[in-house]
Amino acid sequence: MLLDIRIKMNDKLFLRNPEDSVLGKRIVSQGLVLINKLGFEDFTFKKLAAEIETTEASIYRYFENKHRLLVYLITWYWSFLEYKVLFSLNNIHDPEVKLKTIIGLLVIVPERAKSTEFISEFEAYELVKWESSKAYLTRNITKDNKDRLFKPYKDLCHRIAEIIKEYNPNYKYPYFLASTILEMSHAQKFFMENLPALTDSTVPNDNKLISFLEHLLFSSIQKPTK
Amino acid sequence: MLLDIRIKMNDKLFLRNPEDSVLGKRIVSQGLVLINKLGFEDFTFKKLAAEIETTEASIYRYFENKHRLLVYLITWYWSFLEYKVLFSLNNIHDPEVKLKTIIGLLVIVPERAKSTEFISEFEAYELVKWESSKAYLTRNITKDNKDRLFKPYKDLCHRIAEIIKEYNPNYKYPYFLASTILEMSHAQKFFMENLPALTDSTVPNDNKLISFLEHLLFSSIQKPTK
DNA sequence: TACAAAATGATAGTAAAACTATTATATAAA
DNA sequence: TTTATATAATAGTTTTACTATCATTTTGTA
Repeated sequence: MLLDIRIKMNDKLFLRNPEDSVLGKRIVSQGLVLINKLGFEDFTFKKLAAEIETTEASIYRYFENKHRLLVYLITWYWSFLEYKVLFSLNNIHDPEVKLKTIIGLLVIVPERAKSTEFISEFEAYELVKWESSKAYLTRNITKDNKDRLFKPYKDLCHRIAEIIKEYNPNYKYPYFLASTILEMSHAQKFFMENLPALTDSTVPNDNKLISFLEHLLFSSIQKPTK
Repeated sequence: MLLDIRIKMNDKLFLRNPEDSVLGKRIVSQGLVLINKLGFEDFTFKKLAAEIETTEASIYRYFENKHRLLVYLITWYWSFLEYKVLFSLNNIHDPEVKLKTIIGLLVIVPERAKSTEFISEFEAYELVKWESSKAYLTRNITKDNKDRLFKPYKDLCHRIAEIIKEYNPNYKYPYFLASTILEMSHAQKFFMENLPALTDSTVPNDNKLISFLEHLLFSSIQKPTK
């Protein structure tokens, strides 16, 4: 269904483009898997080097540090998701259907097997659920933001906000609402699985989360803002 | 206005109760300030020891590691906030007013000066804005949750959810909604200050965020859930 | 007031993390 | 074929995240 696409990554993210070599691709794809396995805090370049049978020094030639690798992977996910959104919204004109489609894409776990890219979409989804906020919750945020590292996320937010405005041009908080839906689609999934007392779901249930997010989104856009 | 209260902290959080000694209190209060200054990643017990003129080893007698100190501080904040909520809701019977009061308490920045406790409320608020999710986004979450480390946050969420149910007993997502409001009150503040493209506010503006959260909350609870 | 128990300080040490540097070897491009 | 470039192998540095030991204060109680 989805063609093999190339996602253009911000070159501030790496020292050497990992897409240009076999080793680079392995660093990225296996780095993703290993971060998911160990958690970002316990993940080190040394462990990754052992895993893919290369050296620490070789990995450092691609990425300045593990945080940059994290941001690389997270932004890859958001870029990929925006591509999927774009693709899925093709030929849809009703903003309500558009927004529901996007919520589905945000919440539904990608299939494990299916990966056209060298990066596993399923693993990237898991990474975003656990580690995404660590990409921006640092003291370098202002500099990183100037380097446009968060552009893919902001673009996706912008796209959602535009559809919200299309649905109701008088709605006053399209960006607040778009970023709330974006953040909550992953955070609430995390809560369902790890802190279920914060949710209405004892068993992780995508449908219930989708229903909530849709209800939240549409009740808010439909109600007049004075 | 607020009396000097004692917040009972979970004793799994520390090795020795920091409230019981001058040094312990300094570790907590200055640790908070130093984490805010450096960011959690760059904060170390060694730096804190230098700051308060003690030794690393002494700090380790109180806290197993810096993550436990972080959780201590974050849960202190949520406990304190629940106390404030309880106090502020006294004599209010209308659930609408209750919910608006809570949103105000969540969003409005505490005054810098005013601190009855040895922990600065203002600093704790800043900490929550920057570091709160790092308290639970770890591979120890299941164990930490079993140790009830997140109880204060869950309690606050529960309290809000109960008022939501009071407002509309038929509303189907009281916990999803309560945790969304809780998470977004701080995350959106962070976005306004650091990634404003994700928000509708160019200048950090508490009133606009409050209006959004109130609109979001009430439009959702008012609309029937089928 | 005196003595014991507990807390703190001073110091040292270890293992791992987070890098940097150097040189040799393999691979690819001209 | 040569030359540039990438990778491997190895080693080294500084900092972090601890743990251990013992001396010295401080505190609580008989």
